[in-house]
Amino acid sequence: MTRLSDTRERILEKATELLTQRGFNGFSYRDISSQLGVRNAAIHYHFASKKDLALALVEEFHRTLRDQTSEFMAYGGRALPQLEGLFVFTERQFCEGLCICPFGAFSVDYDELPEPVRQATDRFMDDSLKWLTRVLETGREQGEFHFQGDAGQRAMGIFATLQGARQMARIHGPAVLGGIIAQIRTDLGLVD
Amino acid sequence: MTRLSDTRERILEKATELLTQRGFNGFSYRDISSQLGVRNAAIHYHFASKKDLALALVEEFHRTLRDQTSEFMAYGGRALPQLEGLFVFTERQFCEGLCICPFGAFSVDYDELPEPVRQATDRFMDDSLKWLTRVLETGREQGEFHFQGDAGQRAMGIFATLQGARQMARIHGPAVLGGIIAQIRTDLGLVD
DNA sequence: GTCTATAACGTGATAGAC
DNA sequence: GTCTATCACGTTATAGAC
Repeated sequence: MTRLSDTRERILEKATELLTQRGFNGFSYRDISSQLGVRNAAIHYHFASKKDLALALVEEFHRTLRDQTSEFMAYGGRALPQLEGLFVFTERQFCEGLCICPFGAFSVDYDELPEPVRQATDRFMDDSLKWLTRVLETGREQGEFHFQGDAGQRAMGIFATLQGARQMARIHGPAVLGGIIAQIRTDLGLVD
Repeated sequence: MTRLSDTRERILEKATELLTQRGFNGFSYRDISSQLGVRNAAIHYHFASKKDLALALVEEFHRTLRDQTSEFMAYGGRALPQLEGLFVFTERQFCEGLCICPFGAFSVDYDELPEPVRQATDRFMDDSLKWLTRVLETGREQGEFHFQGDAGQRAMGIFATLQGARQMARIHGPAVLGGIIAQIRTDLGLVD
């Protein structure tokens, strides 16, 4: 655990938590430093400006996505476990205090974000969509899923639903998330 | 137009716009005052604190909902036009610059909101859900919609999807919103 | 009801010692 | 890499004249 630049990781972790609980404009360097027991300047050493922190966060999420999807891939080409992996991942994040989707948070501040952060966000979304689209297509071909229309559209719709569900679950209670995920399953022709 | 306290209405309108474009922590009294050509203190006259402004915003949305749904009701008990009214309303708001759903914005800052605002938010969501649930139930009974499962769950899912869609449309382009709405129609057994 | 002026504070950010 | 100390600025909010 005491590897080089452990502080950097801890800052990113705390910042992720704060981002998903208050939005990007809802937390300050002071929030991070006080909760971490480091000083203001230490954060600025690792992330010169808050925009740099935003960029690092997006890139961190992208790395997580890559790890997760390659882990999902391990299920021998079957699509269903990959989709279920996404659901589990979403619910686990919610339970671990990452209330809303990080990109739900960033979407609020989108037109204030500097260009590099936007581009990183776009890359992340493209990759996510490509992955889920492929999962849906594969699953439909293999008879695991049953749905009408374009798989890419369907993937977009599922991400939108999950993002919205996470936000509504925060207001209306955790049960909402599970309920809406069950409904996505239904709409894909999966029986519970 | 020059009715008493016109300024109050203008502040609310501008605040709504800013809220849905930047989130509640993303705009200041100065943003409102400069864009409206009034002074800081004038806003404080109408809304003593920013929390009062938040509360007024939520109550304003609630009024809009009541107006809209009672307008929808005018369609002689048929459910489909009421649902289509919701879709049109959502797309029109988006096009008019109210990028994301106001409650998508508030959900980000939810645990910083003072209790009265939360309660108003809960009331709004309850009413919205009741209305859409009834529309879905009625429509299913009358053979307008075809879907499985609980209508209340389905209503929750549709709101979550619309909220997420509006946020993704902001990042990924306006076409996303229409595409996802089309998919909701499909999942309700409606043919385009 | 709106203004000017200002208070009190939190913010992101930097300089320089260690 | 982390610290102390500090800056310049934006924020919400208030007092008091008009």
